[in-house]
Amino acid sequence: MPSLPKGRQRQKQLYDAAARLFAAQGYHATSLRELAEALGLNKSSLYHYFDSKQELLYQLLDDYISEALAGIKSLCAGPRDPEEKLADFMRYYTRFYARDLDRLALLVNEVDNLEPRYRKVLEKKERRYLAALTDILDQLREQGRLKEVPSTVAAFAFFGMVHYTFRWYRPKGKVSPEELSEMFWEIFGRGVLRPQEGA
Amino acid sequence: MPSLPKGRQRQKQLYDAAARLFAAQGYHATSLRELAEALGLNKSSLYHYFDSKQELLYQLLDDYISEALAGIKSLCAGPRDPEEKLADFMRYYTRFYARDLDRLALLVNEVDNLEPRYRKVLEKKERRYLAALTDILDQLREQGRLKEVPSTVAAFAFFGMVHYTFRWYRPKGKVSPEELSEMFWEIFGRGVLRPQEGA
DNA sequence: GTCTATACTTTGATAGAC
DNA sequence: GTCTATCAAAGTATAGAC
Repeated sequence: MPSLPKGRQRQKQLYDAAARLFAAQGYHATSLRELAEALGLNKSSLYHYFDSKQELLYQLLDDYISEALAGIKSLCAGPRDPEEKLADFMRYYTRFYARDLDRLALLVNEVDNLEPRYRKVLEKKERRYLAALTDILDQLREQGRLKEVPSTVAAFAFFGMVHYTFRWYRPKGKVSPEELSEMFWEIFGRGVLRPQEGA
Repeated sequence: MPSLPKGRQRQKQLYDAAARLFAAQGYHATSLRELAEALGLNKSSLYHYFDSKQELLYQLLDDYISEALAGIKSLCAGPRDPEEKLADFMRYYTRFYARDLDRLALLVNEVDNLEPRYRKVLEKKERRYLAALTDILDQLREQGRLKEVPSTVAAFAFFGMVHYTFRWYRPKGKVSPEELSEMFWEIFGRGVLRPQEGA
């Protein structure tokens, strides 16, 4: 653990508290007064750390999305078997978000609350998630190993599964993030039904 | 089309406009002034139709959820084959929301913005969705036709797929709600991968 | 880096005339 | 059923002392 300089430490506390409050109550439903109280600060003092509430939200979201994207990039490189890539992608993606549901809730719910100039930057990065996944699916399709379902539908079906976890899943519960990621991969790849003899 | 009495017509217009605005911008980001303008009304006039903004949101959500629940109930009754029930449930559920994404966006995003006394009522009804689906899954499990995945995980994986559609799916696009419902059923039941000879 | 004080805007909501 | 007028509260943000 490299210890942060004191100024940065405070900033990290602030970001963490903001993420927690925004995730639990929503961006608009959380006032800066509330955030300041959570930190034991006066509300005016917050403006030492950011220029506006909008910019604060943007900083949070951009950090998260960039981190996830960096992890995905390395998975997709190289000429490995596409089914292995797909499995890795889905396991990584599921675990990444299952471990920090606050981040997930923010990314799923609050991007819309950004002004266009901020939002456009993030949406561009989100499209790179999507492209990474559809590319793998298209590789599988070329090899005749994917069913006749559009790649975008399949990709969004998966993103839906994962992005919805913040509404019900709890990483400390009976199912660990690792187990969850295996279950999602099994469901997405082979379905929940046990193959029947006669079929 | 039975024509509504004039008072009720106005009320329906108001509900529709509110649903559209809340879905597009979010509950907190939409002011009553904005809603009044969309209807060509003075903002004070709105209070003839509801007592508070909270109550307006609650009325909208309760209408939607009750309608969906009524449809599901009839599907689940009777001693039919559980796999057929499952397919019917998923087709019905997917089409219901794929046809009206504004409703879906509201139900997924805005329930949290209700005061506890309102929210609790809706969450109770939502749990009945979930119970209806897990019951069917458990019936399949008893017959050895479901894989070793917890019913709640499977159920939420499906809800995730469907509930996320409001972020990307457009019913007027290349894939109709009917086609989408078939695709989701195929993915959820049998997966996206084509079964291989050697496996 | 944190505070006090305050400016400015918008919001949800009410009272009462027509 | 719709309007005008008005209110209190809460919101974001700024200026300037320490």
